[in-house]
Amino acid sequence: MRSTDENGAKPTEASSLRTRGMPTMTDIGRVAGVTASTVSRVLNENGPLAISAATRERVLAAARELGYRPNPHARRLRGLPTMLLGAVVRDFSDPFFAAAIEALANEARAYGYGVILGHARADPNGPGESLSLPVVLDPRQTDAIILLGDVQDQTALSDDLRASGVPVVALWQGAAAARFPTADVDDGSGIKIAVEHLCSLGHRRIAFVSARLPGGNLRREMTYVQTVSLRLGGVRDGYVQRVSNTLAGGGRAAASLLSLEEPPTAVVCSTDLVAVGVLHAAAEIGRSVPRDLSVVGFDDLVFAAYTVPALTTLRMPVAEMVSHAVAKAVELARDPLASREPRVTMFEPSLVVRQSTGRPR
Amino acid sequence: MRSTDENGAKPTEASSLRTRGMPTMTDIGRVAGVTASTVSRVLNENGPLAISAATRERVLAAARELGYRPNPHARRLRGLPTMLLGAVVRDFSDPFFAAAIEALANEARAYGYGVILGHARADPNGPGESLSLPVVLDPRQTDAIILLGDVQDQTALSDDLRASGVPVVALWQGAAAARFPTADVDDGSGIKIAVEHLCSLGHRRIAFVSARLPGGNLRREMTYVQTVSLRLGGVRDGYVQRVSNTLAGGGRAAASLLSLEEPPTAVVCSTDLVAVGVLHAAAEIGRSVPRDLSVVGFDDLVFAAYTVPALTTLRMPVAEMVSHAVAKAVELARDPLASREPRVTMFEPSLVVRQSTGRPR
DNA sequence: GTGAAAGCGCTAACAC
DNA sequence: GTGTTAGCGCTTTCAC
Repeated sequence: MRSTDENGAKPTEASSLRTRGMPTMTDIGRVAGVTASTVSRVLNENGPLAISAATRERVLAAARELGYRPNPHARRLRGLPTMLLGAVVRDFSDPFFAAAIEALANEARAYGYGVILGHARADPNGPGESLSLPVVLDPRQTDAIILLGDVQDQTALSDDLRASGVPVVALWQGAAAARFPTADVDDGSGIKIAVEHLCSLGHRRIAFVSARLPGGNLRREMTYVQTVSLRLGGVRDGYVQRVSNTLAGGGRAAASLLSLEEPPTAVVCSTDLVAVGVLHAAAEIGRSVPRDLSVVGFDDLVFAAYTVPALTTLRMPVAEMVSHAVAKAVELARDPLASREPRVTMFEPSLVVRQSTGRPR
Repeated sequence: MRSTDENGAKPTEASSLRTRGMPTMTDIGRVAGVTASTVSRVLNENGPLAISAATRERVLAAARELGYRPNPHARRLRGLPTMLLGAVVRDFSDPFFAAAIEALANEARAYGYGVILGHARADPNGPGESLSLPVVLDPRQTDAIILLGDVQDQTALSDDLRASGVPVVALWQGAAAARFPTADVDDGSGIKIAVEHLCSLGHRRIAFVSARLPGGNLRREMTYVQTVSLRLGGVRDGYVQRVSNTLAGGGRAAASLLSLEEPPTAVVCSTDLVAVGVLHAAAEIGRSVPRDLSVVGFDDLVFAAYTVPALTTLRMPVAEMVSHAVAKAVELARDPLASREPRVTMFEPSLVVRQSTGRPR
């Protein structure tokens, strides 16, 4: 009845579609002369493993010969793990998250897990639309879910997640109160380093481009305000530009900044994405970086080292953070009793000085 | 141990882990006063739908109330679709594919499908290592698989894919002989347009940066050689730079090119990634683009419009191509009899002229 | 118009 | 040591 019908039985159409021609434990059993349960015992080598070496060998041989792979749905139906991690990404179009997803897929594979993609972007048409979990990702498909990016505005999602009982680990939740174990970067520390760097170069007129993130995290902007107030006695009018987190947004911010009566000599950007936009716009307007304007980014995207001029930025330890998150997710997936305490693990960004910053004229 | 145990029955421990507290058809039946089979009939509204309006309503109400979602594994075990598309990406670290994956996830969701990530990168340690399908993605997890990027060198994978019987659709297979329905871009046409563009600006010394892709697709390079031979009487020594498809690779190519005795006045790059590297390196060496060197890319990545200067490039119709591929994949997933003929659908790239090309001095 | 029962592939008690 | 059996949640004959 399977496609492996050496028995000559007339195969039915349906089963081949169902199983994609893959052998089952019963098939192995037939070849090895045992029942499916023996096959199961051999293959899982758990329980009181009282299996004779002889049958063991025969089963293993048959399994190898037939190219057996356990049916994931049957296993899952019995309550065994899917070996799949769900990744819910706040904003897919952000290159930063694309890089993170790559790291995630690699890391997960190292633990033997696959990755299934969810999508937490609210419907751009329905303002404030809060997604519910089933729309984004069925929790039964995964052993654990990793949240990438701030989803604090998605309260329904967050609630569903808690209710579903799936282990959840979060990355880059920003200012949101942690509801899950979280790995985050010290935004404040990063911005402080950036401002100090510019001050030490002699800048006094330092502006800020605040990329409006879906989650509404303003910690970077707040730290800028604090630090500049302390170091330079206050924030000048028009020196905080809030724009969308896009290349175009950065461009608009730069245009506004450079047309001020007293334009800044330096600008800190809350993301590399807007920083690249700033670089581009400055060049178009005919200003030279860093001579007329120093620019600092945040994230250290792959492209940051190859802009013109190369971007000084805060390196985000993406690989380490993702690795941490995956390790925790796997721990929770394996051990239902592991602590789900919403502890936040902080990672420090580090300044990478390139060519986009220099002394003011 | 369902969370909806108003019946007060002593819940068993196991089921909550298994079902994540989700209601089953039996639960709905209990509330609506019918059996699971009736619930199934109502919810699937297929078969001879001889259901009284009254029970129909009660079942629907109960389902809504309990927040019922069918268990995907149980359905799959019965041979029903998983509503999951597998995406096998050749090279995740390539920003081009990151963008494609985003488009893919969106498009798939529009059809009600989720996306599960495979990874076809051969082990960097074992040279020529050819992956087998089970390692990359279990075909039973998906209703169809989409291949992104040239995997012609992965013969084992390709064979497994055919043998497994899963519908497969390919994108950007390059020069490989199509084994599956494929959407591809007309590489030759694109390069020809780029060279013509530069010729019409008056360039006679046009070089080429050939990004070595994992699949080994050389069609872009070949077309450059042909076109330049025809239009300019031959390919000059050192004018074809083969480098890795990275920003750094582009940088190295530019350095070599610009240190030639007779350096080119223009360069066509086989990808935007290397083109950005060229832009960066040219600036570092102190050459001005496009005054000293015109640069053309291929792909039109998001960043291309925001380089300094903005990159002239060939726009890849990513969204259209992905949309086409997903539509075909869904068709094959739904209808096992749909044609799997390995037809290649060609898409035309279009030139986007920005600031990185101009007349030679 | 609805219920009972079988079975998808697998695992885990419980036989013997 | 190994077979038998029940059941995960669902669909689908087959009864009545």
